[in-house]
Amino acid sequence: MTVGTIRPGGRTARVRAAVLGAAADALVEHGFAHLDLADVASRAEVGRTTVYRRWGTAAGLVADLLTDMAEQSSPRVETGSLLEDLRANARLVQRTLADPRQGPLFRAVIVAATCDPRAAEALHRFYAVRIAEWAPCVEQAVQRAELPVGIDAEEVIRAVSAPLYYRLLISGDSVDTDAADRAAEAAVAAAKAGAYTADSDPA
Amino acid sequence: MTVGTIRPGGRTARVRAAVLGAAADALVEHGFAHLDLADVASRAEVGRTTVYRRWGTAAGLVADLLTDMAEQSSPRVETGSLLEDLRANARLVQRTLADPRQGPLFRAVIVAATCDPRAAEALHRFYAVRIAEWAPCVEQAVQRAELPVGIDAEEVIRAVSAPLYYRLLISGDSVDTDAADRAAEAAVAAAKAGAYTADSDPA
DNA sequence: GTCATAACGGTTCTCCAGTTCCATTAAGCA
DNA sequence: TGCTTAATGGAACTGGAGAACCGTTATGAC
Repeated sequence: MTVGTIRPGGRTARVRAAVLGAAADALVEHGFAHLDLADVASRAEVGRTTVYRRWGTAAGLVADLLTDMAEQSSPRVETGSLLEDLRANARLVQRTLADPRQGPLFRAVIVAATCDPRAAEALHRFYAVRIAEWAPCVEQAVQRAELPVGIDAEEVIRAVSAPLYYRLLISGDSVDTDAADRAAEAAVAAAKAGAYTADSDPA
Repeated sequence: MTVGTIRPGGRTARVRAAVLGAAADALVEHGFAHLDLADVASRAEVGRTTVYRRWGTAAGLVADLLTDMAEQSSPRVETGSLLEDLRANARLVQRTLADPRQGPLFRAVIVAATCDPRAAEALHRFYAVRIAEWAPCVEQAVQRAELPVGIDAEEVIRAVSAPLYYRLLISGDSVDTDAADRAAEAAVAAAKAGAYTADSDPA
Protein backbone atom coordinates (compact mmCIF):
# COMPACT_ATOMS: atom_id res chain seq x y z
CA MET A 1 0.00 0.00 0.00
CA THR A 2 3.07 2.29 -0.22
CA VAL A 3 3.20 5.15 2.25
CA GLY A 4 2.44 8.58 0.76
CA THR A 5 0.08 7.63 -2.04
CA ILE A 6 -1.70 10.62 -3.59
CA ARG A 7 -5.41 10.10 -4.18
CA PRO A 8 -6.70 12.57 -6.75
CA GLY A 9 -9.58 10.37 -7.92
CA GLY A 10 -13.24 10.30 -7.01
CA ARG A 11 -14.04 12.40 -3.99
CA THR A 12 -11.02 14.70 -4.14
CA ALA A 13 -11.71 15.68 -7.72
CA ARG A 14 -15.38 16.15 -6.99
CA VAL A 15 -14.59 18.40 -4.03
CA ARG A 16 -12.19 20.46 -6.12
CA ALA A 17 -14.75 20.95 -8.88
CA ALA A 18 -17.46 21.89 -6.39
CA VAL A 19 -15.22 24.34 -4.53
CA LEU A 20 -13.86 26.02 -7.67
CA GLY A 21 -17.41 26.42 -8.97
CA ALA A 22 -18.56 27.84 -5.67
CA ALA A 23 -15.53 30.15 -5.56
CA ALA A 24 -16.40 31.51 -9.01
CA ASP A 25 -19.98 32.13 -7.90
CA ALA A 26 -18.84 33.88 -4.74
CA LEU A 27 -16.35 36.02 -6.67
CA VAL A 28 -19.07 37.08 -9.09
CA GLU A 29 -21.36 38.06 -6.23
CA HIS A 30 -19.02 39.61 -3.69
CA GLY A 31 -15.70 40.20 -5.50
CA PHE A 32 -12.29 39.14 -4.29
CA ALA A 33 -12.12 41.62 -1.44
CA HIS A 34 -15.13 40.11 0.29
CA LEU A 35 -14.47 36.49 -0.62
CA ASP A 36 -15.27 34.36 2.43
CA LEU A 37 -13.85 30.84 2.44
CA ALA A 38 -16.52 29.67 4.85
CA ASP A 39 -19.15 30.92 2.40
CA VAL A 40 -17.42 29.09 -0.45
CA ALA A 41 -17.38 25.90 1.62
CA SER A 42 -21.09 26.03 2.39
CA ARG A 43 -21.94 26.82 -1.26
CA ALA A 44 -19.90 23.78 -2.31
CA GLU A 45 -21.51 21.72 0.46
CA VAL A 46 -18.06 20.96 1.78
CA GLY A 47 -16.46 21.36 5.20
CA ARG A 48 -14.79 24.67 5.99
CA THR A 49 -11.72 22.80 7.18
CA THR A 50 -11.24 21.21 3.78
CA VAL A 51 -11.13 24.55 1.98
CA TYR A 52 -8.70 26.08 4.47
CA ARG A 53 -6.43 23.02 4.37
CA ARG A 54 -6.27 22.53 0.59
CA TRP A 55 -6.19 26.16 -0.54
CA GLY A 56 -5.15 28.03 2.53
CA THR A 57 -6.11 31.56 1.55
CA ALA A 58 -8.54 33.29 -0.79
CA ALA A 59 -5.64 34.12 -3.11
CA GLY A 60 -4.55 30.48 -3.23
CA LEU A 61 -8.06 29.45 -4.16
CA VAL A 62 -8.21 32.01 -6.96
CA ALA A 63 -4.81 30.86 -8.23
CA ASP A 64 -6.16 27.32 -8.54
CA LEU A 65 -9.33 28.62 -10.18
CA LEU A 66 -7.21 30.46 -12.76
CA THR A 67 -5.19 27.32 -13.45
CA ASP A 68 -8.47 25.54 -14.08
CA MET A 69 -9.74 28.36 -16.32
CA ALA A 70 -6.53 28.32 -18.36
CA GLU A 71 -7.16 24.69 -19.29
CA GLN A 72 -10.54 25.43 -20.85
CA SER A 73 -9.65 27.06 -24.15
CA SER A 74 -12.23 28.70 -26.37
CA PRO A 75 -11.86 28.10 -30.12
CA ARG A 76 -10.40 30.84 -32.28
CA VAL A 77 -12.24 31.90 -35.41
CA GLU A 78 -10.48 32.28 -38.73
CA THR A 79 -11.72 34.62 -41.41
CA GLY A 80 -9.54 35.57 -44.34
CA SER A 81 -8.62 39.07 -43.17
CA LEU A 82 -6.55 40.43 -40.30
CA LEU A 83 -9.10 43.10 -39.43
CA GLU A 84 -11.90 40.54 -39.32
CA ASP A 85 -9.86 38.17 -37.16
CA LEU A 86 -8.86 40.87 -34.70
CA ARG A 87 -12.37 42.26 -34.60
CA ALA A 88 -13.61 38.77 -33.70
CA ASN A 89 -11.01 38.63 -30.94
CA ALA A 90 -11.93 42.08 -29.66
CA ARG A 91 -15.61 41.22 -29.62
CA LEU A 92 -14.91 37.98 -27.77
CA VAL A 93 -13.04 39.92 -25.11
CA GLN A 94 -15.77 42.57 -25.08
CA ARG A 95 -18.53 40.00 -24.61
CA THR A 96 -16.56 38.37 -21.82
CA LEU A 97 -15.87 41.58 -19.92
CA ALA A 98 -19.41 42.92 -20.41
CA ASP A 99 -21.01 39.62 -19.40
CA PRO A 100 -22.84 39.89 -16.06
CA ARG A 101 -21.08 36.78 -14.81
CA GLN A 102 -17.72 36.69 -16.61
CA GLY A 103 -17.06 40.42 -16.18
CA PRO A 104 -17.12 40.48 -12.38
CA LEU A 105 -15.25 37.17 -12.33
CA PHE A 106 -12.40 38.56 -14.42
CA ARG A 107 -12.23 41.73 -12.38
CA ALA A 108 -12.01 39.60 -9.25
CA VAL A 109 -9.18 37.39 -10.51
CA ILE A 110 -7.26 40.43 -11.76
CA VAL A 111 -7.58 41.96 -8.31
CA ALA A 112 -6.42 38.70 -6.74
CA ALA A 113 -3.36 38.74 -8.99
CA THR A 114 -2.31 42.12 -7.64
CA CYS A 115 -2.52 40.79 -4.08
CA ASP A 116 -0.76 37.44 -4.32
CA PRO A 117 2.28 36.19 -6.28
CA ARG A 118 0.77 32.76 -6.97
CA ALA A 119 -2.45 34.26 -8.28
CA ALA A 120 -0.37 36.68 -10.38
CA GLU A 121 1.64 33.81 -11.84
CA ALA A 122 -1.58 31.92 -12.64
CA LEU A 123 -3.17 35.00 -14.24
CA HIS A 124 -0.14 35.70 -16.42
CA ARG A 125 -0.07 32.07 -17.51
CA PHE A 126 -3.79 32.25 -18.33
CA TYR A 127 -3.31 35.27 -20.57
CA ALA A 128 -0.11 33.88 -22.10
CA VAL A 129 -2.16 30.88 -23.23
CA ARG A 130 -4.98 33.00 -24.65
CA ILE A 131 -2.59 35.36 -26.45
CA ALA A 132 -0.61 32.48 -27.93
CA GLU A 133 -3.86 30.99 -29.23
CA TRP A 134 -4.65 34.13 -31.20
CA ALA A 135 -1.14 35.08 -32.37
CA PRO A 136 -1.33 32.81 -35.45
CA CYS A 137 -3.87 35.08 -37.13
CA VAL A 138 -1.28 37.85 -37.09
CA GLU A 139 1.38 35.52 -38.47
CA GLN A 140 -0.99 34.51 -41.25
CA ALA A 141 -1.43 38.18 -42.09
CA VAL A 142 2.35 38.46 -42.40
CA GLN A 143 2.35 35.52 -44.81
CA ARG A 144 -0.39 37.23 -46.83
CA ALA A 145 1.91 40.31 -46.87
CA GLU A 146 -0.70 42.36 -45.01
CA LEU A 147 1.91 43.09 -42.34
CA PRO A 148 5.70 43.62 -42.37
CA VAL A 149 8.00 40.71 -41.52
CA GLY A 150 9.50 40.75 -38.02
CA ILE A 151 6.33 41.95 -36.31
CA ASP A 152 5.65 40.87 -32.72
CA ALA A 153 2.44 38.90 -33.26
CA GLU A 154 1.60 38.54 -29.59
CA GLU A 155 2.07 42.27 -29.00
CA VAL A 156 -0.56 42.93 -31.64
CA ILE A 157 -3.01 40.64 -29.84
CA ARG A 158 -2.26 42.37 -26.55
CA ALA A 159 -2.82 45.74 -28.25
CA VAL A 160 -6.34 44.67 -29.19
CA SER A 161 -7.28 43.80 -25.62
CA ALA A 162 -5.51 46.63 -23.83
CA PRO A 163 -8.05 49.41 -24.51
CA LEU A 164 -10.90 47.18 -23.32
CA TYR A 165 -9.20 46.34 -20.04
CA TYR A 166 -8.31 50.01 -19.66
CA ARG A 167 -12.00 50.86 -19.83
CA LEU A 168 -12.94 48.09 -17.43
CA LEU A 169 -10.36 48.88 -14.77
CA ILE A 170 -9.15 52.44 -15.18
CA SER A 171 -11.44 54.89 -16.93
CA GLY A 172 -14.73 53.19 -16.11
CA ASP A 173 -16.11 53.73 -19.62
CA SER A 174 -18.43 51.05 -20.91
CA VAL A 175 -16.87 48.08 -22.69
CA ASP A 176 -19.16 48.04 -25.72
CA THR A 177 -18.89 46.73 -29.28
CA ASP A 178 -17.90 50.17 -30.57
CA ALA A 179 -14.89 50.11 -28.27
CA ALA A 180 -14.06 46.58 -29.41
CA ASP A 181 -14.23 47.49 -33.09
CA ARG A 182 -12.11 50.58 -32.56
CA ALA A 183 -9.53 48.56 -30.64
CA ALA A 184 -9.24 46.11 -33.52
CA GLU A 185 -9.01 48.88 -36.13
CA ALA A 186 -6.40 50.75 -34.12
CA ALA A 187 -4.29 47.62 -33.68
CA VAL A 188 -4.40 46.89 -37.42
CA ALA A 189 -3.47 50.47 -38.31
CA ALA A 190 -0.59 50.51 -35.84
CA ALA A 191 0.62 47.09 -36.95
CA LYS A 192 0.59 48.09 -40.63
CA ALA A 193 2.51 51.25 -39.74
CA GLY A 194 5.20 49.07 -38.19
CA ALA A 195 4.65 49.99 -34.55
CA TYR A 196 5.07 46.42 -33.36
CA THR A 197 8.20 45.47 -35.30
CA ALA A 198 11.47 44.90 -33.44
CA ASP A 199 13.38 47.85 -34.95
CA SER A 200 10.50 50.23 -34.47
CA ASP A 201 11.10 53.74 -35.78
CA PRO A 202 8.33 54.30 -38.24
CA ALA A 203 7.77 57.98 -37.55
CA MET B 1 -21.57 79.97 18.62
CA THR B 2 -24.21 78.56 16.21
CA VAL B 3 -25.02 74.89 16.61
CA GLY B 4 -23.53 72.63 13.92
CA THR B 5 -20.42 74.59 13.01
CA ILE B 6 -17.97 72.61 10.89
CA ARG B 7 -14.33 72.97 11.93
CA PRO B 8 -12.03 72.00 9.08
CA GLY B 9 -9.17 74.22 10.20
CA GLY B 10 -6.05 73.47 12.19
CA ARG B 11 -6.13 70.05 13.80
CA THR B 12 -8.68 68.46 11.48
CA ALA B 13 -6.70 69.38 8.37
CA ARG B 14 -3.46 68.23 9.98
CA VAL B 15 -5.02 64.89 10.88
CA ARG B 16 -6.33 64.42 7.35
CA ALA B 17 -2.93 65.15 5.82
CA ALA B 18 -1.18 62.81 8.24
CA VAL B 19 -3.68 60.00 7.70
CA LEU B 20 -3.68 60.27 3.89
CA GLY B 21 0.12 60.24 3.89
CA ALA B 22 0.19 57.23 6.17
CA ALA B 23 -2.45 55.50 4.04
CA ALA B 24 -0.31 55.99 0.94
CA ASP B 25 2.70 54.54 2.76
CA ALA B 26 0.70 51.56 3.97
CA LEU B 27 -0.75 50.94 0.49
CA VAL B 28 2.73 50.97 -1.01
CA GLU B 29 3.97 48.45 1.55
CA HIS B 30 1.05 46.08 1.96
CA GLY B 31 -1.35 46.80 -0.91
CA PHE B 32 -5.06 47.46 -0.60
CA ALA B 33 -5.98 43.90 0.34
CA HIS B 34 -3.90 44.04 3.50
CA LEU B 35 -4.55 47.68 4.38
CA ASP B 36 -5.08 47.90 8.14
CA LEU B 37 -6.73 51.06 9.42
CA ALA B 38 -5.19 50.57 12.86
CA ASP B 39 -1.76 50.48 11.20
CA VAL B 40 -2.57 53.66 9.27
CA ALA B 41 -3.64 55.35 12.50
CA SER B 42 -0.43 54.49 14.34
CA ARG B 43 1.70 55.58 11.35
CA ALA B 44 -0.13 58.89 11.34
CA GLU B 45 0.20 59.12 15.13
CA VAL B 46 -3.55 59.45 15.35
CA GLY B 47 -6.19 57.54 17.29
CA ARG B 48 -7.71 54.45 15.67
CA THR B 49 -11.17 55.75 16.48
CA THR B 50 -10.59 58.90 14.45
CA VAL B 51 -9.72 56.96 11.30
CA TYR B 52 -12.70 54.63 11.63
CA ARG B 53 -15.08 57.52 12.34
CA ARG B 54 -13.97 59.86 9.54
CA TRP B 55 -13.28 57.36 6.76
CA GLY B 56 -15.15 54.29 7.92
CA THR B 57 -13.56 51.66 5.68
CA ALA B 58 -10.34 51.10 3.79
CA ALA B 59 -12.16 51.85 0.54
CA GLY B 60 -13.46 55.14 1.89
CA LEU B 61 -9.98 56.14 2.91
CA VAL B 62 -8.62 55.34 -0.56
CA ALA B 63 -11.44 57.29 -2.16
CA ASP B 64 -10.41 60.36 -0.16
CA LEU B 65 -6.77 59.75 -1.01
CA LEU B 66 -7.67 59.68 -4.71
CA THR B 67 -9.62 62.91 -4.39
CA ASP B 68 -6.51 64.43 -2.85
CA MET B 69 -4.28 63.00 -5.60
CA ALA B 70 -6.56 64.38 -8.32
CA GLU B 71 -5.99 67.89 -7.02
CA GLN B 72 -2.22 67.70 -7.47
CA SER B 73 -1.76 68.02 -11.22
CA SER B 74 1.58 67.46 -12.91
CA PRO B 75 2.48 69.88 -15.71
CA ARG B 76 2.16 68.74 -19.30
CA VAL B 77 5.07 69.19 -21.69
CA GLU B 78 4.63 70.70 -25.13
CA THR B 79 6.94 69.89 -28.00
CA GLY B 80 6.04 70.72 -31.56
CA SER B 81 5.08 67.24 -32.69
CA LEU B 82 2.28 64.83 -31.81
CA LEU B 83 4.62 61.84 -31.55
CA GLU B 84 6.95 63.72 -29.22
CA ASP B 85 4.06 64.88 -27.03
CA LEU B 86 2.53 61.44 -26.77
CA ARG B 87 5.91 59.87 -26.15
CA ALA B 88 6.41 62.30 -23.29
CA ASN B 89 3.01 61.31 -21.92
CA ALA B 90 3.75 57.60 -22.30
CA ARG B 91 7.08 57.97 -20.55
CA LEU B 92 5.48 59.91 -17.72
CA VAL B 93 2.98 57.09 -17.21
CA GLN B 94 5.78 54.54 -17.58
CA ARG B 95 7.94 56.23 -14.96
CA THR B 96 4.98 56.44 -12.62
CA LEU B 97 3.98 52.79 -12.95
CA ALA B 98 7.57 51.54 -12.76
CA ASP B 99 8.40 53.71 -9.76
CA PRO B 100 8.96 51.65 -6.61
CA ARG B 101 6.59 53.89 -4.68
CA GLN B 102 4.06 55.17 -7.23
CA GLY B 103 3.67 51.82 -8.99
CA PRO B 104 2.40 49.87 -5.98
CA LEU B 105 0.32 52.88 -4.95
CA PHE B 106 -1.48 53.01 -8.28
CA ARG B 107 -2.03 49.27 -8.30
CA ALA B 108 -3.54 49.57 -4.84
CA VAL B 109 -5.95 52.37 -5.72
CA ILE B 110 -7.02 50.57 -8.90
CA VAL B 111 -7.78 47.50 -6.81
CA ALA B 112 -9.72 49.64 -4.36
CA ALA B 113 -11.78 51.03 -7.22
CA THR B 114 -12.90 47.53 -8.22
CA CYS B 115 -14.08 46.89 -4.66
CA ASP B 116 -15.96 50.06 -3.79
CA PRO B 117 -18.22 52.43 -5.76
CA ARG B 118 -16.91 55.58 -4.06
CA ALA B 119 -13.30 54.61 -4.75
CA ALA B 120 -14.27 53.79 -8.33
CA GLU B 121 -15.91 57.20 -8.74
CA ALA B 122 -12.81 58.90 -7.32
CA LEU B 123 -10.48 56.90 -9.58
CA HIS B 124 -12.48 57.67 -12.71
CA ARG B 125 -12.50 61.35 -11.80
CA PHE B 126 -8.74 61.23 -11.23
CA TYR B 127 -8.11 59.79 -14.69
CA ALA B 128 -10.69 62.05 -16.32
CA VAL B 129 -8.67 64.99 -15.01
CA ARG B 130 -5.35 63.61 -16.22
CA ILE B 131 -6.72 62.69 -19.65
CA ALA B 132 -8.34 66.10 -20.08
CA GLU B 133 -4.98 67.71 -19.23
CA TRP B 134 -3.27 65.91 -22.10
CA ALA B 135 -6.03 66.03 -24.72
CA PRO B 136 -5.01 69.51 -25.98
CA CYS B 137 -1.83 68.13 -27.56
CA VAL B 138 -3.99 65.98 -29.81
CA GLU B 139 -6.22 68.92 -30.67
CA GLN B 140 -3.13 70.94 -31.55
CA ALA B 141 -2.07 68.16 -33.89
CA VAL B 142 -5.46 68.43 -35.59
CA GLN B 143 -4.89 72.16 -36.03
CA ARG B 144 -1.46 71.40 -37.55
CA ALA B 145 -3.30 69.01 -39.92
CA GLU B 146 -1.34 66.07 -38.54
CA LEU B 147 -4.62 64.36 -37.72
CA PRO B 148 -8.09 64.29 -39.32
CA VAL B 149 -10.82 66.59 -37.99
CA GLY B 150 -13.44 64.97 -35.74
CA ILE B 151 -10.97 62.78 -33.89
CA ASP B 152 -11.69 61.86 -30.26
CA ALA B 153 -8.70 63.53 -28.58
CA GLU B 154 -9.24 61.91 -25.19
CA GLU B 155 -9.53 58.46 -26.75
CA VAL B 156 -6.06 58.97 -28.25
CA ILE B 157 -4.64 59.79 -24.82
CA ARG B 158 -6.32 56.73 -23.35
CA ALA B 159 -4.89 54.63 -26.19
CA VAL B 160 -1.37 55.68 -25.16
CA SER B 161 -1.83 54.56 -21.56
CA ALA B 162 -3.83 51.41 -22.18
CA PRO B 163 -0.95 49.10 -23.21
CA LEU B 164 1.06 50.16 -20.16
CA TYR B 165 -1.75 49.42 -17.73
CA TYR B 166 -2.35 46.14 -19.57
CA ARG B 167 1.24 45.16 -18.85
CA LEU B 168 1.00 46.24 -15.24
CA LEU B 169 -2.26 44.50 -14.41
CA ILE B 170 -2.90 41.74 -16.94
CA SER B 171 0.09 40.28 -18.75
CA GLY B 172 2.71 41.02 -16.10
CA ASP B 173 5.27 42.16 -18.69
CA SER B 174 7.62 44.89 -17.56
CA VAL B 175 6.50 48.48 -18.04
CA ASP B 176 9.70 49.80 -19.62
CA THR B 177 10.56 52.72 -21.89
CA ASP B 178 10.41 50.49 -24.98
CA ALA B 179 6.80 49.69 -24.16
CA ALA B 180 6.09 53.38 -23.61
CA ASP B 181 7.61 54.43 -26.93
CA ARG B 182 5.76 51.69 -28.78
CA ALA B 183 2.49 52.74 -27.14
CA ALA B 184 2.99 56.32 -28.32
CA GLU B 185 3.94 55.24 -31.84
CA ALA B 186 0.99 52.88 -32.10
CA ALA B 187 -1.43 55.56 -30.92
CA VAL B 188 -0.09 58.04 -33.49
CA ALA B 189 -0.30 55.49 -36.30
CA ALA B 190 -3.84 54.49 -35.37
CA ALA B 191 -4.91 58.11 -34.97
CA LYS B 192 -3.50 59.08 -38.37
CA ALA B 193 -5.31 56.11 -39.92
CA GLY B 194 -8.57 57.47 -38.52
CA ALA B 195 -9.23 54.79 -35.91
CA TYR B 196 -10.39 57.33 -33.32
CA THR B 197 -12.73 59.41 -35.48
CA ALA B 198 -16.46 59.30 -34.83
CA ASP B 199 -17.45 57.70 -38.15
CA SER B 200 -14.73 55.10 -37.94
CA ASP B 201 -14.52 52.78 -40.92
CA PRO B 202 -11.01 53.26 -42.22
CA ALA B 203 -10.38 49.68 -43.36
C1' DG C 1 -12.96 -8.49 0.28
C1' DT C 2 -9.55 -6.30 3.55
C1' DC C 3 -6.43 -2.95 5.26
C1' DA C 4 -3.70 1.30 5.76
C1' DT C 5 -4.14 5.96 5.34
C1' DA C 6 -5.21 10.08 2.40
C1' DA C 7 -8.66 13.21 2.59
C1' DC C 8 -12.83 15.13 4.54
C1' DG C 9 -15.78 17.35 8.25
C1' DG C 10 -17.71 18.92 12.79
C1' DT C 11 -16.46 21.32 16.97
C1' DT C 12 -13.89 24.33 19.67
C1' DC C 13 -10.58 27.86 20.49
C1' DT C 14 -8.00 32.05 19.51
C1' DC C 15 -7.09 36.47 17.93
C1' DC C 16 -7.82 40.78 15.93
C1' DA C 17 -10.49 44.09 12.89
C1' DG C 18 -14.07 47.09 13.75
C1' DT C 19 -17.52 49.20 17.15
C1' DT C 20 -19.04 51.51 21.25
C1' DC C 21 -18.52 54.49 25.19
C1' DC C 22 -16.95 58.25 27.43
C1' DA C 23 -13.24 61.42 28.83
C1' DT C 24 -10.13 64.99 26.80
C1' DT C 25 -8.61 68.51 23.62
C1' DA C 26 -8.94 72.49 20.86
C1' DA C 27 -11.48 75.09 16.96
C1' DG C 28 -14.59 78.83 16.29
C1' DC C 29 -17.35 82.57 17.98
C1' DA C 30 -18.77 86.38 21.20
C1' DT D 1 -10.57 85.82 27.47
C1' DG D 2 -14.21 82.50 28.12
C1' DC D 3 -17.74 79.41 26.50
C1' DT D 4 -19.78 75.88 23.47
C1' DT D 5 -19.17 71.86 21.11
C1' DA D 6 -16.78 69.69 17.07
C1' DA D 7 -13.33 66.57 16.88
C1' DT D 8 -9.94 63.53 18.79
C1' DG D 9 -8.20 59.57 21.65
C1' DG D 10 -7.88 55.79 24.96
C1' DA D 11 -10.09 51.62 26.70
C1' DA D 12 -13.18 48.02 26.90
C1' DC D 13 -16.36 45.13 24.11
C1' DT D 14 -17.86 42.07 20.24
C1' DG D 15 -18.30 39.19 16.13
C1' DG D 16 -16.44 36.51 12.91
C1' DA D 17 -12.40 34.77 10.13
C1' DG D 18 -9.06 31.36 10.42
C1' DA D 19 -6.37 27.68 13.13
C1' DA D 20 -6.18 23.43 15.97
C1' DC D 21 -7.89 19.00 17.28
C1' DC D 22 -9.61 14.70 16.47
C1' DG D 23 -13.13 11.56 14.83
C1' DT D 24 -15.12 9.82 10.21
C1' DT D 25 -15.21 8.56 5.35
C1' DA D 26 -13.70 6.30 1.30
C1' DT D 27 -9.66 5.79 -1.96
C1' DG D 28 -6.24 2.89 -3.77
C1' DA D 29 -3.18 -1.15 -3.25
C1' DC D 30 -3.04 -5.96 -2.25
